[in-house]
This record gives sequence, C-alpha cells and structure tokens, in this order.
Amino acid sequence: MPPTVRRIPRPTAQRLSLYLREIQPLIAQGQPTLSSRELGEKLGVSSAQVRKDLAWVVQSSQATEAGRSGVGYNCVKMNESIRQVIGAHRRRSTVLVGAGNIGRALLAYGGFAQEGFSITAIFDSSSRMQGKRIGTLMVQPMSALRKVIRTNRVAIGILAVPRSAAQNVATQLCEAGIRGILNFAPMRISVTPGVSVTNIDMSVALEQLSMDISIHDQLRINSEGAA
Amino acid sequence: MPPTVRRIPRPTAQRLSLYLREIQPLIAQGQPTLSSRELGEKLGVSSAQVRKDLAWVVQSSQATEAGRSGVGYNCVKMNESIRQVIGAHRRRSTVLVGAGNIGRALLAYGGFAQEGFSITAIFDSSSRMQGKRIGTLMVQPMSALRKVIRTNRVAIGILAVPRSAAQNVATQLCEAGIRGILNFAPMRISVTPGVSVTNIDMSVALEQLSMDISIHDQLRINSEGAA
DNA sequence: GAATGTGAAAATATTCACAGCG
DNA sequence: CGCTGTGAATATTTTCACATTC
Repeated sequence: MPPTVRRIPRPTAQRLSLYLREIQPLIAQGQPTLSSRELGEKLGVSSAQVRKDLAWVVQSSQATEAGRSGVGYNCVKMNESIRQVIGAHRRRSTVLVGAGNIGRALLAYGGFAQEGFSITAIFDSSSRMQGKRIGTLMVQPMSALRKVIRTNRVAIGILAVPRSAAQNVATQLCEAGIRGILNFAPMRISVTPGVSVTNIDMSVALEQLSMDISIHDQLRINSEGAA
Repeated sequence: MPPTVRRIPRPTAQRLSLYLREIQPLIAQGQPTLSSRELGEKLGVSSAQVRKDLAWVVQSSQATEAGRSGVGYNCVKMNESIRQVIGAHRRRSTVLVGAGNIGRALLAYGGFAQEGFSITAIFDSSSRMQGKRIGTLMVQPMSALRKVIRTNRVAIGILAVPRSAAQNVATQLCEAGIRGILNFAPMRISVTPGVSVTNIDMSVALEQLSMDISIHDQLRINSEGAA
C-alpha cells in the first residue's frame, strides 16, 4: 500500500491561486526565476510557507523539476505545475445563471478567460432578460439549462440569483450533471454528493472586516492603557 | 496581569456571521431557543464546534447569560451578543468607490442595511458617472472622498474599481482615515498600518472550486481503481 | 553566498467525551 | 433525559532551523 497520499491542505490551495497571479506578469516581462522569499514578500507569506506550498505542487503535479538551490523557482515551470494542480491547465467551461449585476460584473471582469475558464452560456428566469445580448452571449431561458450543460459537458455553474431562487437553481444544476457551483447567493445551498460548492458571501466578508476593525480598536485601547 | 486574553480564532469569526444569518429568521418567526446541534446541522458544523464558538462569543461580549443546559441558546440574546462581537451592534457607515456592476450589485443586494451597515456615499472617477443617481445616492467625484470620510467618520471603504486603479484609491482611503477596506479588485493592496483589509477575489474562488473538482475526480478514480 | 527542501517543534483548530445543570 | 460547557486528545497548519545543492 502506498504511504497514504495526503490531500493538499486547503490553506495551501488558496494561496496557490495568489502565487499564480504574481508569477504570470513576471513571465510576461521575461523574468526567468523567482525565489520563495521574493514571492512571499509580495503576498505577506513567509518564505518557508511558500516552499512548503510549492513542495505540494511538485508532488501533486509530478513535475520533473522543482526549484533550484541558490537560484529559485523557474517561473514558467511553476506556472504550469500550479495550473495543473488547480485543474486550470485545460479550459473549464462554465455557465452563468442570473444576468443581474453580479453576473454582468463577472462577464465584465473577464480575467477568467485568461485563467482558463470560459463562460459558455447565460441563463435567466426573467423573460425580460431572455434574448438580450450581454457581451457576445445571448441570455437563454432556464428551460435550456439542462441540455446546454449536458451537451457541452459544462463543469461549473455560477449561481448569481437572488437568495429566494438559489436552492431551486442549485438543484437544477445538480440534476443536469454539473461538477461544481460558485455560489454568490447569501445562503448555504445543498447539493448532490460529489458536487463541490464554493461560496462568495459579501455579508460574511463585510462582517469579517467589521470584526477585524473592532479587534484593532481593542488592541489600540489596550496598548494605550498599558503604555 | 490577566491570563493573556486570547484573540478570537479566525475560523470562528467567519462562522459567527453564518450563525447570525441562521438565527435571524428564527427570531422573526418567534422561535425562543436553538440548540448547538440544530444550528450545526443547518450549516454542516459539528455541535461541539458551535458550542466552542459560542463560548468565545459569551466571553468576548461579556454577556450575562449564555446557553441553558437541556434547552439551548436564547436566540435573541445570541443574536445580540454575536452582533456585539462582530461590531455590528451599532451601525457602521461605509462608502462605495466604483459605480460599476459590482458596486451596483452591492447596492441592489441591500441586505447590508439589515445587518447594520449603511452606504453613505458613492464615488467614481469617471465624469460620465458623476452626478448620476443610483438608488437614493448621487455619484460623487473622487475629489470629495476625503471630506466625506472625515466628516462622517466613515469606517469602511468598499473598493470596487478595476485592478489598475485599486492601489491608488486604497491609498486615498487610508489617507482619509478609513478603518477598513473591502477589496474586490483582484490584487493585494497595501495599506497604512492599522487599516484592516478583507479581499473578495472571484478568480481565487473559481480556482479553488476547480481544484476541489479535480480532487473529487481523483478520489473517484482512486476508489474505482481500489474497488 | 543564496536558495531549496524538509524533518522537528510550535501554534492553531477541531473533535471527543463526559461532568453537571435545568 | 437533553443539552451546555470544557478539559483533554487529536488533527492540521505554520514556523524554525539546518543539511544540502547550485
């Protein structure tokens, strides 16, 4: 039996995306290598952390070559290996459900295409939206969802509908055989086993920030009192 | 000397927002109490975890009363205590910089007001947007930013501008004395010490999801191979 | 010298399990 | 009973520190 292949740690996984975004511009400007210290400083992460993370990448991607002592990591190689681990080495097609502001913001951002994700189709339940063009895509009725996902083997559904509709749409996505859902609705959705969900929840983020501010305040008060 | 008051753990902090959202509808329907098991099941968290988290809330908020054995937690009391810990017990005023799709999505969502956050003003550097009304607010020029933040003691800046403008605006927010920034730009921003930042990064989220899907695939393959 | 790669140590976070309360 | 509160045990993640390589 192989010695229990441990899964990639979640915090590591999150940082890999950040590394990717730092590395890419460097490749564009032709920088050949990058040290763990340099990369870490850009992101406020310790160099040891970067090396541990990249060690996971090398292991998981079965890359032939890793970093070089005294030199650093090869930017191009690292980019490829990280993208392979992330699963962004081949394009993943997505559908967007909900043609409201969030949906349009995503389309406008566009950085996705560069990262290997492409939006295949847009759906909206409102007949007012249907048939409208957003960018190069036409908004389709929900009735077309299942077929589009099946025939294009769409992996990811982006759920950008109001809370009240979210669970219903999530269920439809699951039934159509989606593999993962990026959920912008401010609620937990339940899905078929085997379907992954990532939540982007602006209320939670705002409250997190508020809490950080409160904590900061308390530290300030404490240190003033102590000093 | 007090026995080193440990800071609230970050994962706990994130879950508190989720607890809040589950509790609020229950209060509205008049449910008096909630057990850690019930709350945990709604969110896929163990009951022990919920109790540990709520123990932090009780400690940090210096609440007089906590849960009751055999009964559960008082919904109303818990709501108040959590909001106090989060710093949402009194309204925090925010400004929105960037009147694009993300900004409008935030305004349209509106759930913030209910949670104790209110958007005081909107700014945009484009003269095309300036003077336009979005909801009840008028888009103001960047030149007004500093004064509005100072005079209204605005705590939070929501940064919804393109990547290229993000660092510049962040710096302006810091100089105006902002306490925290909710950053939607797909990059790390650097800020004055003492200013908190929370990032909402859609690329990172999408890649996280992609990775989860890949991992799922591998498990499937492995277990098929093993079986 | 400058950097990687990595065990070992430390710090954090989660789960267990049970005494004790209502 | 059912449920909280919490130490103790476990698991996970980060940091340290150093032998090793270029």
